[in-house]
Amino acid sequence: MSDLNLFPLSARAAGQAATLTSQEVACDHCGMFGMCEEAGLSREPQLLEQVVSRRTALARHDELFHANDSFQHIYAVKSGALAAVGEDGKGQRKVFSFYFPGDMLGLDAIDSGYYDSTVVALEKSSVCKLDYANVALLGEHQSSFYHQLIYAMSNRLRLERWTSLLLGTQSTEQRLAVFMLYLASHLKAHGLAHVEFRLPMTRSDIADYLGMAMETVSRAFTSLQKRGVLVVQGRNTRISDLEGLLAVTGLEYPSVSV
Amino acid sequence: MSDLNLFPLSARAAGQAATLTSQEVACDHCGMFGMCEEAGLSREPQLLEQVVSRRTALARHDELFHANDSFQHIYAVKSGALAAVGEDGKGQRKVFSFYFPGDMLGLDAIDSGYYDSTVVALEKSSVCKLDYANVALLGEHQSSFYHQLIYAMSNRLRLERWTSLLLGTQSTEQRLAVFMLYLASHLKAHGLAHVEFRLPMTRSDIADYLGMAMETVSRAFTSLQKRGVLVVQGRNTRISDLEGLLAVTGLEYPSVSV
DNA sequence: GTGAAAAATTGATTTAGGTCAATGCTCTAC
DNA sequence: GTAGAGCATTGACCTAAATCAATTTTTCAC
Repeated sequence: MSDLNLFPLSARAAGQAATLTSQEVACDHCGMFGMCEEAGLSREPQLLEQVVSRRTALARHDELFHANDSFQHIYAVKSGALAAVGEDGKGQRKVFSFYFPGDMLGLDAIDSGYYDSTVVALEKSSVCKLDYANVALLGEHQSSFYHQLIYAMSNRLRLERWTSLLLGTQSTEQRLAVFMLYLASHLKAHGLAHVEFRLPMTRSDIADYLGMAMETVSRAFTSLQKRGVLVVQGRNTRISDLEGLLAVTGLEYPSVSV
Repeated sequence: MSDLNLFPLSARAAGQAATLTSQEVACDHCGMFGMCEEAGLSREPQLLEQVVSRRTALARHDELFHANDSFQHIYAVKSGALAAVGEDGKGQRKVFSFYFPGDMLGLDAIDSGYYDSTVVALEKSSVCKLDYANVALLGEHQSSFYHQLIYAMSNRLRLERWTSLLLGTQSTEQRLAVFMLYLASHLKAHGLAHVEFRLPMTRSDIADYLGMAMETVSRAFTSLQKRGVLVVQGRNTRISDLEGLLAVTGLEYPSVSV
């Protein structure tokens, strides 16, 4: 675990922390990679063109799709960060999930035929999109494509368990700690900087995701910093003591892999 | 909505409420139905035999599989109820999800190759199991089988969003109300009694699922009963005012469909 | 059916975290 | 650069829910 304390506490100016925006996942770290491969990315690029559109650019606050839009595309995040948002009845905003480079979104709409939440870009982002209706064009590649899709969906289901653990944990400090670990392990899994990074979302976004008050998020950050497990400077964040952070959450090691 | 107030408040003795155990889903209400069909249930029963084993019986507290067991089967619940449980570090028990008749489980292990939580029967239950390795035997049926599997997984992903909403809602009374609606809509979707039913899980199970104290679950039940939206008698439960229950949660109508 | 164990309820007390409010910081547009 | 808006932090206060504890009810094994 010693390889995680890469940056001495005061070495980097906070402003220099890598933003998610600046980090684009290469295809081989993208959730859709297997599917692109199977669809003939290398072998038949012109076939792929009909199915996958690469790098659609989004500005901050742009909507990728809106709740109740009918399902057409599966997306993969290349760079930036997005959030699925909705209302929980009395106009209370609720963030269902965040999407980072390498993540796929829209998978939950295949069956129902419509997207059930609105997805917005939290910062300048780019996505690849796959036209699900055109998958039929893949011909012989089709069934191995589905095979890859099943893996991707299974993986996503497993990831949702994290969320369950995240939201079900009682103490707010623990919840935020689990959230930070979730972020870090995710970024690492996709080959991005995962020790020091800039949060793309506001404190309110985190609050609406974790089901707590924005002020509490702020206090929890302060408190984790006082414990010495995190260095927080606005949105610039560094995990300074991973084991300490794990200890706060009470999580087991192997289940995390940061 | 008037069709929901089927049972006048004092008409039925609590003990006569239908238990989940007594309610078995027919194949056409089972999450695996499409897959069984595609695999040739009606057309080639002997082929199906090699892939699907029907009705494995489980007693209360029996484990279907244990965390870290290697993945082999996808299961579908025929009757009864099960729960995926884990530890959140310091021995604190955590319930990740409940599974009811019609639900599939094990989907999240396809990709990783191992189950990441332990699944136990909460009461006498029975499951069908599908040997994933033998799916290859389906031959020509294979790709349409995968197609159905993708629908099932997509549907499950959408369902997980409920969970997110469930756990992220602040007030404990609201959380429990959403939980009851989730149960009811699920039971209804699979053609089971959904107004009056017997909870298969303990208050502690619910508490460990919703991330609150067992005593708080008990108090929240009492409080919902005082509001007149629920009639609770131990584990026997009846939704006596669905609109009222919806009002407590603040949820929108169309998103629920109980 | 009976007794023991497990589960559920209820009460009293304490504490975590929500709410209200004031102030400080930092991006962005000009 | 400067102004303004949006975002973040901190404090004071108070409510909701955790904890501790005692009692009752239900369930299960014999």
